[in-house]
Amino acid sequence: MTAIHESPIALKLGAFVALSDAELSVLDELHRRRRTFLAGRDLVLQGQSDQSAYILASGWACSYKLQASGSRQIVDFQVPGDFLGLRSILFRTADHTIEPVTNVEASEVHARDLLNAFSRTPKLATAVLWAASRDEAMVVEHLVNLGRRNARERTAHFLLELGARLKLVGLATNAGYECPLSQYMLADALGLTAVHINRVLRELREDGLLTFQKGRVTFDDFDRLVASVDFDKTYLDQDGPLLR
Amino acid sequence: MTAIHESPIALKLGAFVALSDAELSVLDELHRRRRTFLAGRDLVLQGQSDQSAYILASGWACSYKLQASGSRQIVDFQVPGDFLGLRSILFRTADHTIEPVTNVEASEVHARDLLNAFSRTPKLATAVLWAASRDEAMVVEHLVNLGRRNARERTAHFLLELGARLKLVGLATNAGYECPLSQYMLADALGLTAVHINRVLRELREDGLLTFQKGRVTFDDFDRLVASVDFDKTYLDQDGPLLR
DNA sequence: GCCGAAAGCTGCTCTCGCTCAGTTTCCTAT
DNA sequence: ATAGGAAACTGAGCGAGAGCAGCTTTCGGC
Repeated sequence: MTAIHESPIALKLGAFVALSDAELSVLDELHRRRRTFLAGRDLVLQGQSDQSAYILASGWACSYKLQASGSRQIVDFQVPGDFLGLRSILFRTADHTIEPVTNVEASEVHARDLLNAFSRTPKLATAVLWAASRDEAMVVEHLVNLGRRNARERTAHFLLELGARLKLVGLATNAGYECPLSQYMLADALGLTAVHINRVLRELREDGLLTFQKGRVTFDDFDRLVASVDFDKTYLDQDGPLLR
Repeated sequence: MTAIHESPIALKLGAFVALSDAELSVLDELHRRRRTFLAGRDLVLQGQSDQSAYILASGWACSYKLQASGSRQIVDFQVPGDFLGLRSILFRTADHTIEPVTNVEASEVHARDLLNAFSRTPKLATAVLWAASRDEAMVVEHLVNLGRRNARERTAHFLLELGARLKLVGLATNAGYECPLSQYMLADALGLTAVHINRVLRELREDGLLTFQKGRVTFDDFDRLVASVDFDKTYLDQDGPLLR
């Protein structure tokens, strides 16, 4: 197993606050209860109570709400370093389902342990609250995405956001990243149909902007892509790196 | 001034936890720094730092994100009893603008006072965190609204949600409520144009479901309306009333 | 190496919601 | 009373994206 300071969560939180050895070791303790989950088997279920939270170590997950009509809206994808169901440990009932997209390695975190860790290392608490606030900012940005951007901008913006998030944990560059999502999942996240996503991806490819193929996103012209959809990633960085 | 236990915030939190006199008086102290804000003058500005939070006592506000293109997406409206900018006191920079829709009375709350109140009355902390979680659940529901519902369902769902929220603070019944929103604001919240909102409202009126006119929402057939848009308000109630 | 399922891809038609270009109503200031 | 401005409302035309139907490629299991 890799050292804690190379773990995705440490990389991510470290981009926001400088973590001392003491804080890293507390983080390490939270990582003890390591579990593996299989793709497609629900991890947190809408309506269920007393769930644990998890820190995602490897693999991708997604959280979604199901409609009575059968259609689903994916609220967000989670990538390594992200929390799963942080809210559902503060509150009794989960209001959405979390499902692994790939096989997933995650550390179970009990409310007690987390609060305990907070009281010992306030800086860690700040960092985790920052992460929670960032998650909320992303949901808000997805709302803007659905409400005010067309299919093309929406798709490009979303794939750029994922890239920025993955870059933080060392899983992407401006060249691109490995992406296990199907076009169906992308459609459920972007409020579009898979058929239409397919056409939009073709357009983006033909325009030399990005290629979504064979489990990989390739930014063929990163700068032009960013400019063409007006992607402003400050909502992901919040205050910029290195508090204090 | 009315007694604290009749204030919107006490009514709202009281629906979730039973508040003792001691807790009510702590809540009362948070209400000391009462301010008045004029409609249309920004209260919290996107990108600004070190903002205060507020508890809304009377009037309506809205929070939105502005696009480079000029269009805006309203993330949510705030009604009496709601917090404004709770997140921006935990974190340095606001990622959205908050603007009073009407003239507004609100109590300024400093981070210090809030955290101090939490340590004295843990039950109040639970209640406030519940409120924050409920706000997030609403944003998620708005996401589903934009992603997976058509204009008619979207509009009806949104007005039903507002009704449910206002009922909690005694400002609505199943018959309807006073609503200071213009059709333009409704459009910006629902990702539609004002023109189309207008047509949808006419349809809903002609179908005898609801009337949106002269600053008032009237539910002409509440039950049929709820059924027709599959409105499930559990995300607003979370665990139901009266913890402990 | 073959089979079946899932994912990816394409063409055609239709409709929901946007755009543009107004008119009408109401509200406020003079 | 009246002008001016916002909000509400209407009609005609158009286009982005949905729905449907079918084809092709990829990939895991035997």
